[in-house]
Amino acid sequence: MAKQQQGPQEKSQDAGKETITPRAKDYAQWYLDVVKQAELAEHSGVRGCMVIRPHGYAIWERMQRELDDRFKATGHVNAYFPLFIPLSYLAKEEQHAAGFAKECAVVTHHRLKTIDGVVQVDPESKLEEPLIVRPTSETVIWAQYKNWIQSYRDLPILINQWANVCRWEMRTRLFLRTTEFLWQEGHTAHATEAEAIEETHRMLGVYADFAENVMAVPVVQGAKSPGERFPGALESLCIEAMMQDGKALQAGTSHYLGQNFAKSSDVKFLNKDGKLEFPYATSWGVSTRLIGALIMTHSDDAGLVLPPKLAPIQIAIVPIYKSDDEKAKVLQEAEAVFNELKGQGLSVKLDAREGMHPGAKYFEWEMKGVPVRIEIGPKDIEKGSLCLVRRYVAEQEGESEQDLRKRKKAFVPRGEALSGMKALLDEMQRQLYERAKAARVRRTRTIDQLADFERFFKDEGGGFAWVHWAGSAEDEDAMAKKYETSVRCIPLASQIPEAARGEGKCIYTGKPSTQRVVMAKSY
RNA sequence: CGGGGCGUAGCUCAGCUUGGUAGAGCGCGUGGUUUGGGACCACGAGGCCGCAGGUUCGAAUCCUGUCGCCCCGACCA
Repeated sequence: MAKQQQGPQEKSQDAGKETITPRAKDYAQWYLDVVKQAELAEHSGVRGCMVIRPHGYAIWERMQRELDDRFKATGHVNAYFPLFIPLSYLAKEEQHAAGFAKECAVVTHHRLKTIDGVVQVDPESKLEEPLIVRPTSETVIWAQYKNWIQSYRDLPILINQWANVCRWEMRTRLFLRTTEFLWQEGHTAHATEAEAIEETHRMLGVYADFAENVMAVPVVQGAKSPGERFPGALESLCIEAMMQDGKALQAGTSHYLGQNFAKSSDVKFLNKDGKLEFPYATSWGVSTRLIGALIMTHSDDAGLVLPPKLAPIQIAIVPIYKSDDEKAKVLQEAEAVFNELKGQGLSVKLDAREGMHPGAKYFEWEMKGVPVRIEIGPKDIEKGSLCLVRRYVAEQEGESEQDLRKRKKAFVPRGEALSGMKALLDEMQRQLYERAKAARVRRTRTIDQLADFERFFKDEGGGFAWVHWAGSAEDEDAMAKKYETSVRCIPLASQIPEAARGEGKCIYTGKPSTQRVVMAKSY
């Protein structure tokens, strides 16, 4: 009894409230909390596999739409190839097979049987040849291209597919790395090397444009070091984004595959001179990992923050009323506002749920990252104004929670609020990008001395370090062991800031170096 | 594949040390009062305690086995 008195179950003040761990306390936990509380995704009963919930999937659908439009605009068409890849196909390209060997799901049987009351794999249904669940589709696609390509007139082939793939990773994280994930993979075939390389760069550009202008995520475009290249590629280009914790996240890749896959699949075409040649290939992809990038770039301790261009709901309308009389009036106005905004082509949600206090709705929509909330109550109707609340505003130093909340809120004359909504959303989109870019600048250094490098990553929180590099793969490994950093990319010339141009000496080996690379810790 | 943790109500967990037949909070349903930043009251529904053996008169609890998931490391979009 005395024992009981000593340790009463302390009731948390937040009991029952869904809470998010602050970023400063535990960034990894914060990420998991946001994913869960914003109802983006959750763990399934299957190891390493997630369920993407409607709100998360809606974001993916918007990404798909934006990307797909860009693929079409650059001349690509969609198609679909099989989930299963015969082992012999995958094995055709040696480097490729070796690269994926350790993470393949393998189908070996095709039937179940009830034996002693237990449903199990029928041992007699063993496949002659095992099937690999695609980790990527180069080999199945090129097996088909063999039939489609005979002449230079058949080229280029510019195909994309939206699909799921499976990579049996040891360690998984929601969106960032799961056993099964959704993505798109472009696979093109060209008559000349120059054209294929151009394509590789073009699609990297598409990704960069999408990341910066739609996701509002600034990226560095560059090439992977040989050790980080896609298995089977001659060159892998990538876009690298910086997350709020200073770590780099590869957000998209575009590979120049040369003639490797054409050769291994024995695909040849007759050129204008009547000579047989192997076509040149590219492949490029982005995945649901982008949702992870989105979260870790913009979101805050109150939950998800979405750029208007990707927000499944751009505006949430919350009606406020007491009496039935008020309720009728308020709902009428709320519906009118809803229809007017919808008529502008905006994505609006009228949250008329009953028995839920307005405050609870505010929290929910904030958690889910809705850019703008409109509160409509009797007072607003009386004044002919709307209460607009932004999900985020440009930061000010040393601002209190109260002041920040106040600053997000604005009472705007009705007509002005409605006619200015698009502009407001555009402005918020721009602000998000600027904020992310400023955050990256704050954590970016041009570094020449190893001691400074060490201090940057060990004491100053780290970020992107622009350093001269002329080391070998072994040197890179050694750096990784010591500082947990790696060469994230060798930036394209256009990406190099003024201060980081010119030649120098490798930060690690001291050898002469022609350009700087971006080093960082990474996801 | 190593190291750790956890499987009890939809969720988070208590109960297990010292076996006696199932609990809390949240959520959910109904009714009422509420509603400008996470409402409250009343009543109610909801569990083969991961699974399989064993010990015992009796197992969520003890023993053995087994399955699954999560977290930390080695591999990766």
